[in-house]
Amino acid sequence: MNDVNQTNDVRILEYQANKLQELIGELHNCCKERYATEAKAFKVPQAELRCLMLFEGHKYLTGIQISGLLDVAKSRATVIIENLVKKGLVQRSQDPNDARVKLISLTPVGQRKVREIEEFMFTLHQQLLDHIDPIQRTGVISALETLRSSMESVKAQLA
Amino acid sequence: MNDVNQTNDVRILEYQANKLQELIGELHNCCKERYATEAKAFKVPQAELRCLMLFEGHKYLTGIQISGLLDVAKSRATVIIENLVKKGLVQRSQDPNDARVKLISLTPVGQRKVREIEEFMFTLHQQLLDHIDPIQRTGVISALETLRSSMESVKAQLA
DNA sequence: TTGACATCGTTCATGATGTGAACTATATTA
DNA sequence: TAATATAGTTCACATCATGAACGATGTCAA
Repeated sequence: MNDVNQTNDVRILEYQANKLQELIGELHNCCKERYATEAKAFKVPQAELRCLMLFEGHKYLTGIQISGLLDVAKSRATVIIENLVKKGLVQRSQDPNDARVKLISLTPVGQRKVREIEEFMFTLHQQLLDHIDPIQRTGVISALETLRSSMESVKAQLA
Repeated sequence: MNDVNQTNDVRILEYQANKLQELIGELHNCCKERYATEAKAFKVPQAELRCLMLFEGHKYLTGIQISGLLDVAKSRATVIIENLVKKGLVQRSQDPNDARVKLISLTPVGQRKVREIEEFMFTLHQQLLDHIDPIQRTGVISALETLRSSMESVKAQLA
């Protein structure tokens, strides 16, 4: 009986691991698609869009900060910023305290764009919520939190 | 009192939508990172790795099938396949029934690689499961299923 | 104070990921 | 058999990203 239960447990674990893999993969794909659609809709490449969204709660960001927040090389940040400047969405200015650093900030046009995108994203996630039974909502959110911390543990373990 | 409750409800909805956005974003980033690590570990670019994994349960795939499954243009599939052929992981052969189509299949080396990757991914997701309290596991999985179907509904609604 | 070292941003070479149009060679079908 | 559709390739182009080298500053210790 104990043996049977153990075999059963292993099977369940296997099933759950595979299910997890499948579900996470699908969620990831869904997001990828969503980001691509979003970028197209707002006529800004994904990397530039991500950069714009960093200015929520920041008036100025430096190149290094942007490359850190976007998790890309600073050479990449330079290019992204350059493209946003060309589009008139952000502007560069000198840091009065340090001649090496350039302060990047949103132009009025950039601010408007950020607000539009924020609104779009918020609406989208509200719609997502709308499609979830109200009773399940907190459960889904706490499950995601559980999953997140579990993913972080695994990541920390690997590193 | 009713007014107070309604305001409260709106606040909760807002909070939940933002939380959902944050959590989904983090999960997505985590996956992105994981795929990148995986590709580096197995010394195969991500796109090629994804292509290899398509052969689970398929002896042969055509270029069109691959481009469909990977959700990329067929020109992209051609290049991915070409690179995998160069690396000796897959091989091309003629379809005896249709001279236009080429049947792609794993070489023995490719099969070994796929098994290795499968094993790695399975282990990873088991570790993920290990970090989740057994009592919560089914809850997390069903929450992900709920989320997935909700995402699909939203996607369908937009299109 | 000055010399060694660190930091910020830029440029460049390189590679991965991906699309769409044009093209060749085969099917299919009216 | 002529028009049309399909499979795969090639090419031009765009996006995303890294790492090395470099110039201009800033910092700090001898």
